[in-house]
Amino acid sequence: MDLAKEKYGDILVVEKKREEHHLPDLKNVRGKVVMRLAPSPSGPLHLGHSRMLILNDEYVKRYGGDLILRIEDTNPNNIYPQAYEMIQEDVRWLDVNFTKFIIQSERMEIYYGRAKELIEMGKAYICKCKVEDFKKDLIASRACPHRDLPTNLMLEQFEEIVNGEDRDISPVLVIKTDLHHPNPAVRDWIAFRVIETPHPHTGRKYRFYPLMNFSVAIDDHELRLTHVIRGMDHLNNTERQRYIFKYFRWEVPEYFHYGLINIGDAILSTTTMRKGIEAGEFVGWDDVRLATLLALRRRGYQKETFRKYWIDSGLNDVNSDFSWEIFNSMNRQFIDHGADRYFFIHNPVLVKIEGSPESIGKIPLYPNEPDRGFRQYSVESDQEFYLQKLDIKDLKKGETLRLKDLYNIQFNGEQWEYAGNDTSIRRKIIHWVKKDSPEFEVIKPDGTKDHGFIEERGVHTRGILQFERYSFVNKISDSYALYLHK
RNA sequence: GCUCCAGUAGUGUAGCCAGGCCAAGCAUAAGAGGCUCUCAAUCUCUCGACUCGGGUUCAAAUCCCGACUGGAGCACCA
Repeated sequence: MDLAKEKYGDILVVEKKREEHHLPDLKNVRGKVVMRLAPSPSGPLHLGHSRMLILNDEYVKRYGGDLILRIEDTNPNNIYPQAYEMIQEDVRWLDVNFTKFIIQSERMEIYYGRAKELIEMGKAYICKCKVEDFKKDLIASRACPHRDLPTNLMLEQFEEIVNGEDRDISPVLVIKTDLHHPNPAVRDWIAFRVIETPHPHTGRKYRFYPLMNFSVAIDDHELRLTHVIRGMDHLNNTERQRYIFKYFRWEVPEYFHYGLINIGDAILSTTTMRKGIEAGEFVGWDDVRLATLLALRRRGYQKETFRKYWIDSGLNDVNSDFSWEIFNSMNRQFIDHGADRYFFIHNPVLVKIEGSPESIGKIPLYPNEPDRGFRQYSVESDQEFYLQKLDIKDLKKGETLRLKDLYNIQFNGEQWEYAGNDTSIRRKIIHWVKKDSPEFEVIKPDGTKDHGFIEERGVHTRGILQFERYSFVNKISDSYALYLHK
């Protein structure tokens, strides 16, 4: 044994390391890395965001360097003002350490400066075409009438737009790429458009806002990003952004696009969530039906679960489905040991056990560790209990069950009778609560409620616990808990 | 329709770049059993996959081509 260890120790270590470092190495790492998290402040973060948070954080932790949290708020029509704060809290909760915090709306002058440079270089133009005409031209690989106007005129127009002097049609600034590019999505693309909506941060100071492809390209350079990892939905955007890097002769970050993960059975659209909350359909951003980090956290999902799940999913370039099954299983690993056991009877039926003696039920808080203590109840003779309808329906005459850690009962066709305390025979074990136990509710992820009774000793507990034979829950108050998972 | 990306068990992944050690590893689910006075935890076993067809090669999950299938994008969201 020892000999084997001595001889093959190195190999064993290598194997182990491979398991831990599930994520592949990044390409072209020279010293430290600079990476970024770039959410838009349309609402708090959700399950989908947690992936890019964790992945970026993992790499910065592996190589060392900076992780920049950059709020992409260049569309005032899509900003939820509280999100600036909420996002930072979400990120911190996941133990993602960002080292810099940047808000794009504070960087407008930088974008304007770069835009003017591009105009001067002949790589951008002000376009006043109607939307439909512009599209038609692009599809036909045809230059629009504004594309080759003199530089001076363009610069003048740019100033006019920025200063709000130009109110005729809604002009845009367009980046020249290649009108004959085989991919129509990459042909001349729009970098700025006019939005008159006041911005929560800058008010009416600006009206000509950059689109994501422009501000992202500029900032990725200005902040000296070395690696950008993001979803494959950005493949075309990367192509567009490369033009900016090319025109300025900037060094291009290493891009990596991972496959999209389809999270079914979850509400992720911030617009849908916000509307639902405003309409009173959801109680808030932490409504159990939403897949926000806030909601999942409140239900009892652990930050470690998010990290483990996303590391395990890796950077596969294949699109796939999110697996609640696996996610829940991982979460169970983190919570099981800390979760005391209690009885909750839902869909209750009151039954009297005829001929039952006075006894004491002593049930462990956590069966694998008796040291943690017990919940103890004394029951009367002919005691009445709440049992789950599901457990006692469809029973044949003469069948026996065992009330867990108490005694056996037998169905005689009409009523229930005491059936001794013999545990040598295996029979179905069910849980129970005494009559007069407190009422209790569990709110399930679909928003419906399971109503019933909780055992008395469980009433004042809080946090994650397991209702035996029911599920794990996060107990919020004396009267209700949120359903977590089996 | 056009551009691009990809196809490993029910699900999530490892392996592919540098072909052989892959009669394909792990997790989860399912089935059986052990332990247990929970349907949890824990332990053992079982089940189950390289999309298809060609090609290159002594050798293909891995390289090339095609088909099929799935996905992303297609312009003033990010």
